[in-house]
Amino acid sequence: MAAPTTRKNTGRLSVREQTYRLLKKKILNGHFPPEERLVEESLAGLLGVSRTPVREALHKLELEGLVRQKGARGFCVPEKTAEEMSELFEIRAVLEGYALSCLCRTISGDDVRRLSECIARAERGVLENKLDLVFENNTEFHDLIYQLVGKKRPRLFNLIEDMRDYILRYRKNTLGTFRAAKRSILGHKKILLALDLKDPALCEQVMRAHISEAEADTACTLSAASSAEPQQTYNRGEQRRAVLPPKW
Amino acid sequence: MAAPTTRKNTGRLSVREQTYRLLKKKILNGHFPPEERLVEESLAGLLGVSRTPVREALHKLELEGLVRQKGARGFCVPEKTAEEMSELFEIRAVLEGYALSCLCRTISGDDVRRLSECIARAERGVLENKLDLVFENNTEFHDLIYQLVGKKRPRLFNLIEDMRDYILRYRKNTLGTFRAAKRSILGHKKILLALDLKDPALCEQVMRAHISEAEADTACTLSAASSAEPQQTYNRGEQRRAVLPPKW
DNA sequence: CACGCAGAGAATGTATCCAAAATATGCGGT
DNA sequence: ACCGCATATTTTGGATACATTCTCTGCGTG
Repeated sequence: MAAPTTRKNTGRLSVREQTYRLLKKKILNGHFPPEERLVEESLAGLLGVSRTPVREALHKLELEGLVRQKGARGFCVPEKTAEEMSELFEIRAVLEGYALSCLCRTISGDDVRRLSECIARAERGVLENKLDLVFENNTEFHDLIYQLVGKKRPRLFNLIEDMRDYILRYRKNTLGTFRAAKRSILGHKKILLALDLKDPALCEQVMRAHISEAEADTACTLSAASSAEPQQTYNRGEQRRAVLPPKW
Repeated sequence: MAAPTTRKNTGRLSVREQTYRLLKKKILNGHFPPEERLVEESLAGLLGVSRTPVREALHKLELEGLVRQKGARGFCVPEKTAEEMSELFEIRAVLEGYALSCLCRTISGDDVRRLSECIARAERGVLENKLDLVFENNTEFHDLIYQLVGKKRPRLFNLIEDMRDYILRYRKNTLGTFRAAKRSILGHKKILLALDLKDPALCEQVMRAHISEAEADTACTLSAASSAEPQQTYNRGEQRRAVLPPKW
């Protein structure tokens, strides 16, 4: 019972929600070694809360497939597998491809322009050898798209967000190589073209191809990045930070 | 505290799991009027459990979008909307279309034969004017397909199952009209043909069209089927029954 | 030496308890 | 008579306590 009973939640979120998000983030970041038992009480102690929010979080995460029951007792983070990674990318490709095809019917010229500006800035980043600028604008490109999709199709939007989250577990949070950066920009250009042509089928095809490329650029990380870090203590303040945005 | 403290779970499932499933089933069946406050203690009393499993169930259901927070206090089942129904069908069409396209690369002649037998039996049902026979075999047709998909793609399979569940809320659990039955069988024939041709693109197209038809056949129910039933008492035994299988 | 059973310990499942927050209610003032 | 503030009630949030079950270990026996 590290935390006092009476506490105005650090900001505005319930302890339950904070616990859920933090645990999810930690899992996605690979802070828990796969197959290792996640003991409610230890986690509770680690987070400075009681077992109750931890349990609720674990059960919600089970629903999402981020933890699974270990035998009859307790939970653990499942092993990373190439099959699961591949499946997640596949699903994501399908969903985002469809989302783009929906978007192309309704997108405004204004939005197209903003997207193309993102691409231009990213290209400038390549020329000036600033990979972080590329990364930043690639992210903005996608955020813009999903923002537009989310307006009319909240369910689809949520599903896509979930998939992007789950993939984080398999993916380093960087743009990777210079070559990948250029390939990504080229993909974005094709996406913009398909959007501008208002061709739904082309949109699907182009987006799927783009995500397949992303998958290929990610594949290598699986064997390299082992997950264990000593899961040391962390302060409550960190809980406020959201999961880092996805990136290509 | 209706239930005694010591109880071997009616069968093998935890009370938590039973509560979650039963609540979900009741929501999908429309037993709770939309926008009506779901009070934890009332539900707990209704189910003969304590508040704890009810709370966990409600929060899991929130994650799935089956309940939402009512203001700052408590949950309610969200209103049915044509937009949501449409979106659910769309997502389902996309996912199942993709699943079928995956399946067509690996399906065995044996499985194709079994599928075609389902169709044959359903057609016999039409000729003999036995709609339940049609219904039964249509269901088996789909179950067979998803069983095959689930083997290699558990995530995709779960997603599809979820979508089918969510759609139950909008759909009467019958085959509807005679005309719809015939149309459904025709759709299945096309699906089988696409599978047999091992044409992924055709598979996607055909499955999407099939589900669109299902959506069209469902659309009318929205305004007609009001959800309220007096949510009367139910015995524990009912909890063991799974959500009714989907149907076309 | 190995296998199995029994008991102890540890971790989860469930219920209850206490506190906080919001809404409803009632009283008083203008 | 109406509006506003204060209080009471209801309901959720979070923690703890208790019962249950699973596992691990150690001892005894074959």
